[in-house]
Amino acid sequence: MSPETAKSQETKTKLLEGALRTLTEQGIAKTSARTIATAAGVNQALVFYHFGSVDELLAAACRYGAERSVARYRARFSAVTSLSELLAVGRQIHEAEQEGGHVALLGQLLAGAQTHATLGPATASGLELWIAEIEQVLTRVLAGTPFGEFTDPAGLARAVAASFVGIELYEGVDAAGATAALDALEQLGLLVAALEELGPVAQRAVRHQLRRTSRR
Amino acid sequence: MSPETAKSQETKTKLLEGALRTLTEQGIAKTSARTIATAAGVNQALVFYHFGSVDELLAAACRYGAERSVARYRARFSAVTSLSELLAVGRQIHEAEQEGGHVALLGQLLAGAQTHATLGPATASGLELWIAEIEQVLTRVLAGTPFGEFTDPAGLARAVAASFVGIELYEGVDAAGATAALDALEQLGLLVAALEELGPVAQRAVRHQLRRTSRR
DNA sequence: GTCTATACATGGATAGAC
DNA sequence: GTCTATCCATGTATAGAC
Repeated sequence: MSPETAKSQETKTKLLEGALRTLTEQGIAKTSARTIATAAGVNQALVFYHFGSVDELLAAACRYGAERSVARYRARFSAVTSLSELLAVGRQIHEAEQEGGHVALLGQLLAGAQTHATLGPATASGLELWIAEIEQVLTRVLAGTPFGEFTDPAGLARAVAASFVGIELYEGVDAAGATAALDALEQLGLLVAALEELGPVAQRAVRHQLRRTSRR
Repeated sequence: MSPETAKSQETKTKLLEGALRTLTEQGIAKTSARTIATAAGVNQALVFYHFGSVDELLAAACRYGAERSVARYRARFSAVTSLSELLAVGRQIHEAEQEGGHVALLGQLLAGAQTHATLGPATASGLELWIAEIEQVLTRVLAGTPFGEFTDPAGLARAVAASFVGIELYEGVDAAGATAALDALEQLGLLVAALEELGPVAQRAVRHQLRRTSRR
């Protein structure tokens, strides 16, 4: 597609950053070769020279951005030992990334993926990076709870990641509502955390009830 | 903006339907006066005659579509008496509306709202219709559970609605993943439902633990 | 490798005929 | 009310100069 010299890499990076900025600041609808090139401070034609098409640039930017964002939180994820801690980390990520819009970015890409065929797989694999982190944590954390055997970490991780993106998008149109939503989830997390700390008798009762119910 | 004759209403409706179809089938990025008019089978200039601008048409379409979708499920929502039933209804809605893409539509609008200033409030009020239904159900249902006093129905309703939109968007890039996510949530719902059916002693233990934890 | 110039398509919006 | 014609901005993509 293009050689691998130092200068080439530099403009490629500029374009990737420009694509991310345009996507977060202007949304998928206003993202074009021109707007990206302007944000990147390079010529519009270079989009096609280096990436072939706008879609492919966006796909590359998705991978690039997701990898960087996830890496930033990998250490914090691996330190999590309980559900309520996981929620706290989620809240931290929300507050830190919201400004940069790095999560709503995935929302923009998900919306764009509907038409731009190239974007679908790229967005999926970008999300997959987040999902993998969350899944690891959930597997580790749920093992020690009364409901470890009744939950599916892989599915839950997907639900958590997708929900997070949804709430991030929602924040764009109703900031107060999004805050209320996150508060409510946090409360819910505390509630589940409380179950982790039940006495042995009560835990056994809960577990027993779960077995009965899940058999239906 | 335009008179209220029968014929006027008819083309307005055509445009609204066309806008919804274009939005769901092509996404916000490919939605334009021309594509909408083609889908509606009317002339492109009528978008501006009847609605002033594309954005205003989209805003109107959002209200129109959300109202119709919510109305379709209002009866079913009001019949819900437990959390697991609520989840089941959610699953039904997912399956029924997925084909028509009426939920991912809200995702497209949320994505578009980032730039199109007019869209923000309209999308928010469209989502609000869903939220209101869910909130009513949650308030009713949670009252009868051990954790009714520890949860915030308004916030939870917002979390549920936004999450649903996120999962719906996610489905577009990874159908299997979205199914796994919904399955996991359903399992989680059964788990919570099980807590509703605990014996009085265990319930008291749970409630006690919740009070202790939430005091921190 | 990068830029300028340029082609051609698509989109927003209006004027004027019917 | 609706359609045709039209203007102009924006977008994708390529050719060719430097």
